[in-house]
Amino acid sequence: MTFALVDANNFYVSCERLFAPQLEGRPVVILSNNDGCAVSRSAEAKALGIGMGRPYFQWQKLAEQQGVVVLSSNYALYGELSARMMRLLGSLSAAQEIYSIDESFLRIPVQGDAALLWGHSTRRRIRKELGLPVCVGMGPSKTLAKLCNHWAKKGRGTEGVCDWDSIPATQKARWLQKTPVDAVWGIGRQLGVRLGQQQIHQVMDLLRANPVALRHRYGVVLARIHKELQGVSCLPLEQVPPKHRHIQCSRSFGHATEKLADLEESLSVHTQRCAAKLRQRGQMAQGIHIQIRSSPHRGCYYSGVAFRRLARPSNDYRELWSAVKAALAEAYRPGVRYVKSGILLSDLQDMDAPETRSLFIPETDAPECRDKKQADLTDVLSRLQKRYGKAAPGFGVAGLRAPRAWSMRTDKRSPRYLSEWSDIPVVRAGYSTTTSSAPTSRKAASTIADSFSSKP
DNA sequence: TCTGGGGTCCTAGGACCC
DNA sequence: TCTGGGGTCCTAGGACCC
Repeated sequence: MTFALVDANNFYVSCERLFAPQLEGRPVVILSNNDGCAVSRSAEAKALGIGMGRPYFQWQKLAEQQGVVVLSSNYALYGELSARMMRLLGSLSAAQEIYSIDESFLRIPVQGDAALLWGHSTRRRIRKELGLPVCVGMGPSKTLAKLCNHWAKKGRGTEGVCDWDSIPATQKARWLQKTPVDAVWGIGRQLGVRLGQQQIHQVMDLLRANPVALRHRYGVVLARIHKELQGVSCLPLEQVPPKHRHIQCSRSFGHATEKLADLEESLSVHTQRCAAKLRQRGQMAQGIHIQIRSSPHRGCYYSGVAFRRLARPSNDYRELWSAVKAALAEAYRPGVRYVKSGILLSDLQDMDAPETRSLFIPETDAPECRDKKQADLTDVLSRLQKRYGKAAPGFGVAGLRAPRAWSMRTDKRSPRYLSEWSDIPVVRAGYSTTTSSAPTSRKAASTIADSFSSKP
């Protein structure tokens, strides 16, 4: 039995290129929310030295000089393409774990040469049917499949597919000696530094290290990674995603603000998103944490946090909101330039879980006696939100669409080709624009039309 | 001027139990 | 006068992932 890891190459960039083929071969970078940092880079952009997670303002000049195409992230587009890729992968394997928006662990019932064949044919199908470039790594454990995926992306002669058991011994030794230890899944920067202090620099050093000493010095996580690297599978395929234990909604502001009213508005939006997520997942929350903070990159950093526990679990906006508002009053300090607010819900439980009644809450307040009108209102609002998305009515100030001080900046976003009727590409003559200038939906749609116009 | 968002897991330390 | 041993649970903080 073999684990496979299929991972899209610079996924967000590849999604954008699918609808804008003129971006092929050009340096492209996708920015995080608020146009803050680089989160996806084409090979050409990586070659220019634009690092993952680097703030935009630090390389903006370089980008302008080098003609880098810079886009805001378009999650509606990436989410839809991800769903299509996952469906296709599910149909090509015995079992599937969707690990992130652009990668999937799979169990495949073949080994050796047959595994390599499977890898190449899967890669071709995704390219042909979805237009997305992917790499395939395979091995007897998830960690080795991950490592092979890394080699499939970097190694010469792999053609995007690498299987642990099929790598010739000398080649394998060379790669293990060349690959830094923090390229291994689960070993980040800190652990990499600590391992370096013990003269463990490359993956080969780690493989040869004493497992007892590793366990003692670095804990169970590294001990498990070590086992996995030796081909002993310790991490099962998680076909059914475990229920979430927290729900989080937070956003940085487009501009800093000192006003309590701005914080209230943004937190009200987060509360509604949290409530919607809860209902979507069939859950209720009892613990509510809020955070408001200034920029950690400036002097006088302030982070205000506060916690409230509801008398009973809820997913009703108004119950959550009254707790959030009280928490905000506690966390707020005047005169601070706030740049971010957020909510974290904890103590989640299923809606259909039997409720432990409180001795101190009157029977008339039990769920079956709760105000029927309130339940009806929530129900209608969720249905409207499901149908109309962001345009649906909401509570209080949160539903207003006019940009506020705290609204995000996303002025470089491409059209939502796959989820908005108005953004579907149409063929119209007479436009020509570059995608690096901020495209409105229409303009960019026409750009795309230009690039497709030779194929009616 | 300008630095994302949403998760999980592990560990250490303290409070508490009998 | 003298006060052990073996647990659980919770929380905060840190590290990791994409």
